[in-house]
Order: sequence, then C-alpha cells, then structure tokens
Amino acid sequence: MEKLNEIIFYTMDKAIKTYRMFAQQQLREAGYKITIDQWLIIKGILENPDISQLELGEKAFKDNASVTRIIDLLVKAEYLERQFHDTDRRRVKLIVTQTGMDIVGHVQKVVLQNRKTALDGIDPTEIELVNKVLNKIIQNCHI
Amino acid sequence: MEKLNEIIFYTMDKAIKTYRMFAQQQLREAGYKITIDQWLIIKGILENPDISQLELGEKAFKDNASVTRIIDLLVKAEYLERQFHDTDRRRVKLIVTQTGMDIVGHVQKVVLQNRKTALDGIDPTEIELVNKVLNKIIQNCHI
DNA sequence: TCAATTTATTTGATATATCAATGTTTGACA
DNA sequence: TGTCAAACATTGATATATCAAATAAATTGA
Repeated sequence: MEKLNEIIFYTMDKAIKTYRMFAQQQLREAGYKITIDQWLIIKGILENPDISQLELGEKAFKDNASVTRIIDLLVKAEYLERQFHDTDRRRVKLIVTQTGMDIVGHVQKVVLQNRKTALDGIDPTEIELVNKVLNKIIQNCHI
Repeated sequence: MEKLNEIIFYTMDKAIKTYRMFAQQQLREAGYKITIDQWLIIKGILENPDISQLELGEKAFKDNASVTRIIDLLVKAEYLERQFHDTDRRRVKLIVTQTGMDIVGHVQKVVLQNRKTALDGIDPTEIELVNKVLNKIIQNCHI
C-alpha cells in the first residue's frame, strides 16, 4: 500500500514532464520558437483582454514573478506590448500584437493534436476520474 | 469533450505543483533546509550506493545537468562528498555523509505524512487507475 | 594498436519557480 | 483630507529545467 502512495507522485511528475517535453518538441519541429508557458499567457490575454497579471498567474497557475518575466520575453519577441492601464495605474495593459495573434492560432492546432496524441486510447470516463482524483489531491494539500 | 482534454493537463499541472508547494512548506515548517529534489537525490544514492549520475537522473526523472547542479548544492551543504570512482574515471563516486543520512531519515517521516495527507479519502483502486492512465499518457508521448 | 565512436559528466545560456523585499498606486476610513 | 493598509507589479536571490556544446575517459573495430 505504501508503495502505491510513493509511486503515484512519481508517476504524476513523470507524466507531466513527459507531456511537456513532447509538446515542446512538437512545437519546435513545427518551427515555432515559443514555449508552452508563453503561449498559455498570450492565450489568457486574448480570452480576457483586460486581465491583470495576477489573474493571469492564477489562471496559468504561475507565480507573479514568473508572469512578469514571461511577459518580458513576450514583449521582447514582439508578441505583446505593455501600455499604461486606463483606470488603474498600478496595473499594466497588455496588448497582443498581430504577430502574437498569428502564432497563438498556429500553435493552438499543434497543441490540440498533442493532447489528442497523449490521450489516445484512454476512455473519457477514466479521464474524468483522474480529473476528480487530482482535484481531491489539490484540495487535500490546501490545509 | 474537447473541454475535458484541455482541463486534464491543467489539473495535472496544478496537482503536482500544489503537492510540491505543500510538501516543501511542511519541510520548511519542520525546520529542514532541503528541497524535495535534493532529498530524492540523496535517497537514490543511499538505495543504490554505486549509482551513476545518469542513472540518478533517470530515477528521479531529471536532466543530467540538473543532477550535477543539485549535487553541487548537496556537496556545499555537506550532505554529500564527491570522490573518484574506483573503476571508471569518467564517473563520480558519491558518498553520503553522516549529516546527509540523518536528514534523509528525518525528512522521510515528513514525506510519508505528506503523501498520506494528500491522498486522504481517495480509494486505493482509484489511485491505481490514475497510475494506469498516467502511464498510458507517458507511453503515448514517447513517439 | 590507433582512430572513431560512445559514455559520463560538466558548463554555458536561457527559461521558469519560489520566496522575500521594494516601489507605486488605490481605496478605506478616522 | 491625510494616513494607512491592501493591491499590483517589479526586482533580487537562489533552485531547477532544458538544450547544446565541451571535456575526458572508455570501448569498439579495422
């Protein structure tokens, strides 16, 4: 029994890392110079244009500091622009450039295919159960 | 259906991060200045004293470069010593110090408790299914 | 035996994670 | 209205991840 408790966290770690490496490699092979994390951030802005960096962090499950630095790189890559926020000067208005929009669309296709590949042969009810169990773990860790 | 495929990877990411943050916090509160990753590496050496860094990396699912740097820190913290390997001069003999052994033992207790807390209320058969599904994902990503 | 290949580790460069500290700006409220 | 706590973002320090390149030792094969 103890064995299983040990293995499950190992497997979780391995699964997420394997998927990320696979996904990143597919992107690289398709010729895109963007990381999954960077893509997630741009996508979050497109889906909710007035989002704050804090909210972006919650959505992508990232630390504020990480979000700031990912956005630094996205600005440098000219996928994003930083502007002053209209009503709250503590905040930053994040504008997705045309180049940014283009790449998000292209990458989206690769990501959808990646997910399909990764979940091939797995029953939807099983996926649902995995989701349920993982959420229970998340809940248990919020003491 | 597409929704679920999206959510499952998000949940995996969130679950592993939440667990790691929880585990690390428990260690900190217990007064130990060591990371989970560092602990994993020392434990791997104790379980298999003649292990190579490459094998350690495979076991803890880490890149060689990461293993080298984690070991750097463990040597600096005096939990490990590097020596010349007896038969293969490319390799490094890794010696766990007494301090290293002590901390692994203490941390072990905290980790076991963490796992128990994280898996509270989850049926072993469910854990087994999650493990099975995650392994299938790992397999699918090894194209 | 010598050259070519493979193996083990290290190092450099860049990206992300985490905690703590700092700097502004807002908003609440005495 | 002036003060103070909360909110938002950045920065610094350190740890880890990833890829590529470099180094050095071992192995293979002609």
